Amino acid sequence: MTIKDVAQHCGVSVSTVSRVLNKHPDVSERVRSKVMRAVEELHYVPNSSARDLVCAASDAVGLVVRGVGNPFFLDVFHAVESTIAEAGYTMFVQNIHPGEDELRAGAQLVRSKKLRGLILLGGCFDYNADDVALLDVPFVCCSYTNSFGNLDEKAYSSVTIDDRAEAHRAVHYLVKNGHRRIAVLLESTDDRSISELRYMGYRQALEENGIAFDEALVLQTRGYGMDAAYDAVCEALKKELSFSALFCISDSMAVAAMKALHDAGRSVPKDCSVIAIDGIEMSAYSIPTLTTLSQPKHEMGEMSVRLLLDMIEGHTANRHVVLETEPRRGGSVCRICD
Amino acid sequence: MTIKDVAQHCGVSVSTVSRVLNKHPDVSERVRSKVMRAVEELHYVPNSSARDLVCAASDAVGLVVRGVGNPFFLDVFHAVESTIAEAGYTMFVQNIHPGEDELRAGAQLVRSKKLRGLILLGGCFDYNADDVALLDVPFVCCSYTNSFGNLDEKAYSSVTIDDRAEAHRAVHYLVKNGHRRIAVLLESTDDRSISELRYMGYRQALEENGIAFDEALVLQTRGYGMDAAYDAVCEALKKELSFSALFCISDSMAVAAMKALHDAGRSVPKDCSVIAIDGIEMSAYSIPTLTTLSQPKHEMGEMSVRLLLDMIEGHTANRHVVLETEPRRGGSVCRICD
DNA sequence: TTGAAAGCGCTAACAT
DNA sequence: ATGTTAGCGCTTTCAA
Repeated sequence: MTIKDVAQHCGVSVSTVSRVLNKHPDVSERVRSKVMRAVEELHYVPNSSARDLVCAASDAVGLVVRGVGNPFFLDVFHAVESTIAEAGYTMFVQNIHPGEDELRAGAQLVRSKKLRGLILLGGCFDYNADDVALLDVPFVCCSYTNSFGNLDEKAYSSVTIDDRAEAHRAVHYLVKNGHRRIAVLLESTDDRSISELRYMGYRQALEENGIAFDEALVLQTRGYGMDAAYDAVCEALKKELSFSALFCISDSMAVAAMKALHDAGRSVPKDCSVIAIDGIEMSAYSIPTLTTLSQPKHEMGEMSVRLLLDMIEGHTANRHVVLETEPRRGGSVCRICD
Repeated sequence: MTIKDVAQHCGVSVSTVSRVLNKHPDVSERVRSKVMRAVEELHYVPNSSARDLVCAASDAVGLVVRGVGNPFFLDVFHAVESTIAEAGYTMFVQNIHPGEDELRAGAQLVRSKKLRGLILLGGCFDYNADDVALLDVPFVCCSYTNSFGNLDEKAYSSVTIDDRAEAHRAVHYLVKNGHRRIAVLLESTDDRSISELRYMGYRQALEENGIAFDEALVLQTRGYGMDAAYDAVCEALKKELSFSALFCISDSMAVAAMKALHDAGRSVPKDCSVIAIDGIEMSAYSIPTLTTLSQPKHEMGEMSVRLLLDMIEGHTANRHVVLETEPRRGGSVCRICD
């Protein structure tokens, strides 16, 4: 069932059918309705591959997400989506797995949909020049930047928070509240990614406050999931590890950590304070509400789109924007006096 | 940058490049490596639209999800994904918005990617024959079925739980624990969808147990979100509405409800028991752990794929599978003695 | 082992 | 207002 079948069915040419389908103005009402009826009757559905192939560059941009389902990404995603729509552009989304190559996926999307630009939501922190050469349109890295690579700053745009500084801020907040035995919950101290960056902030905050680093207080999980976080905290508690506060590299891990503390008979925040970075919806409904540094998710999405469209429309240069988190004071941190 | 450019760059024909790219056996090693090098150097990325257009029907099936980010769908999604991969098929995913037409979206996907079948994850409960005529491949509705439409059972497959019966079961469980003043938290009593079905189960359970229905105990929210659920419960509590138990149509709404109860000074389950249906990850980490009827998410995904592949490969008929939930005993329900 | 050429379904000039 | 036709980038016969 192709456009040709529809044309034959109506006794018109394929271009006429195409015109009707694309709402071109100069088609007689008689023909238009005849075609529409045929389309209905025959249950004709256009082949978008064929359409994409022939169409000139559209006003479309792409979004490659490394794991929708990540609640943090989801919020940014929605912001990107609505901002793009407001600007009169359309958007194509592609979800990829951790482990998949977001640049290659993006490049394919750009090629097949003739996109004008690309936003990458969650990706590697260590690109090099060859990796990004695949992309022949402007692109912006949203929520991450090239912290561990050697990519030229002028070759890409990014919108992030300063992960290291924000982690520092979170830990510093605990110190200001009298905590000295501060544990950290993370996936890895050297993943060349967000975990490592936030760990660096943790270390720095300890150092600046004259707190000796204790390896035992680094609670390493086997993944970013809640289950892994829960297990890691349980294990630490079983070992009678003593700490008065816990800095978690993500909200969801913090929620699981609070549950683990609770299940072990420790009250949050009385027996142990908990702080994190992210500010996802779920942690606003935990008991107690999680104290966290909330990422400006909406702003990040919006800003990413703005940078991209500026480049597309104004041919401006690549830029790097660093946003700040917004502290959300929950009930999971309390003052300690010793 | 097309296959033609690569061909010219190497001084070979496009068909040779195509062969190399598609790993055809009969290409000389010399030419193969020459082409590969050119592909690298030129950063050539194939245009998948062009490829899809020309390729014959693949071993690919589609998955249309109404809102990834819905944590329930996310789990099913993963199950579908891995099952399809195991079977040696590939999968194309398309996320759509509530409000968008999943059948049309599915039909387009099928057309452009030449899919062999389709799985719809979350869709309307009231199709009619004309709607599904767009689809010329077998399809299975996952997590919903045609409860409110007049579609012929033989025209489609489905994998679901019995929403009405499970809601009945949840409420009945509360009754068995001594509760009589049981409120329900839902989005709508007549949305021709999941909310309505679960509401029917609630009503039925009350009736069967000789409990008079009290309209005041129907807590209606302005949406499926946690914020809406929180607000609705807060409002009910402000009105001094008295109930000893609350049945929520979803886990996420239940978590928000527990928070609202907590913030109003009511202890769960001592002052109010809470039960729900879904069994998402988050509610396992709430305090207390939510008591819920957990949907067999993995099984649902797996079964959907199995039904689909059976139809594709064995040309078997459409089937309808109803699975049962698995009660997850948390700490949010307690016995009442009065 | 390689190249030439047809054609997938569609849109957009260009004719009429 | 409508039809004819030339590709879009690719795979795949068919010949050489």
